[in-house]
Amino acid sequence: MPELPEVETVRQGLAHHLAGRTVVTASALHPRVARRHLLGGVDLCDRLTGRRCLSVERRGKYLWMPLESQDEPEALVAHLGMSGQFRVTDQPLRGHRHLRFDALLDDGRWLSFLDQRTFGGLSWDVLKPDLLELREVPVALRQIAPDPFERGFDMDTVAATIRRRRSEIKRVLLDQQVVSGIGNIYADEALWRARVHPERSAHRMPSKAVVATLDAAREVMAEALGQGGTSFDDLYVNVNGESGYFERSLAVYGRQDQACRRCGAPIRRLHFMNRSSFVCQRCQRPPRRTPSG
DNA sequence: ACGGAAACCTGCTGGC
DNA sequence: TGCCAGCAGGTTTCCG
Repeated sequence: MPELPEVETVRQGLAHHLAGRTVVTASALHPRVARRHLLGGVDLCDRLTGRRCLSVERRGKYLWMPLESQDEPEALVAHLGMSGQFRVTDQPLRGHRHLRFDALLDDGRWLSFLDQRTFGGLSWDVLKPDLLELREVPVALRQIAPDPFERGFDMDTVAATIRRRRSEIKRVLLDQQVVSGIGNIYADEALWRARVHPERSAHRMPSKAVVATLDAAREVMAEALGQGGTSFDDLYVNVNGESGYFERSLAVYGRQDQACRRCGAPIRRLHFMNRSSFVCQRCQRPPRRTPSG
């Protein structure tokens, strides 16, 4: 579900409620919530108890909360998966069907992690300096590329990396090791804005077209962030349980058979990696079928 | 290296 | 009403 604008909306909400707060108690309430933390949910909660949260950080679709530490800096790392959500409330959400983790904070409020499909999760990691970013990043996230809003995102470097790939451009845009934060919605929206067909070979795209696509991705994600993200249903809400409003601004995603907002031609749905791509057949010319070169 | 598919999950919708 | 197929914002892993 959540891509960069949704995760950033969550980050802002969490930062407001968590910065400076100390964890009084923490509970892992479902075996899958800490599956990426090899020592298990009990260990994760033990490490969290009594610790003070300094801030809430994000790279792409990942969040982390650096914790006050005497020696080695470390953080709670979170990924929302397809359906994860953080909530901050005055009362615990015990009894909620999808509650996977919660923590009592020193101001009496509760931090809860809800996740219908359990693809999201929490883990623990050590922080190391990131030279490009001038900040510390969890070790496990050093293989995740900077997102388009980070200091370390260099347009020319990323465009060159993309043009070295021989995959279809959409597949490359979704590769979090090339550029992070882009998911199925914003990839389709960016490609439509740049008039690029998702099946174009990245290798054969002019540098200018790749840069235009990345610019479009940054632009559409900035606009979506301004609307609080895209909510199709209550699987994506902010930390106060409120939906985002960008769905009404989507140009292609989910608009199969509807008219292109630019040229009026119908939006088509293509099958792609066990999911869907939405394109305007007229604005986004399909590539010629020739041997890749 | 690349493309395809399946796996990990729950839950909703639409067709019969 | 029930059942079943198909679908969903992500990531990982295997296979050819």
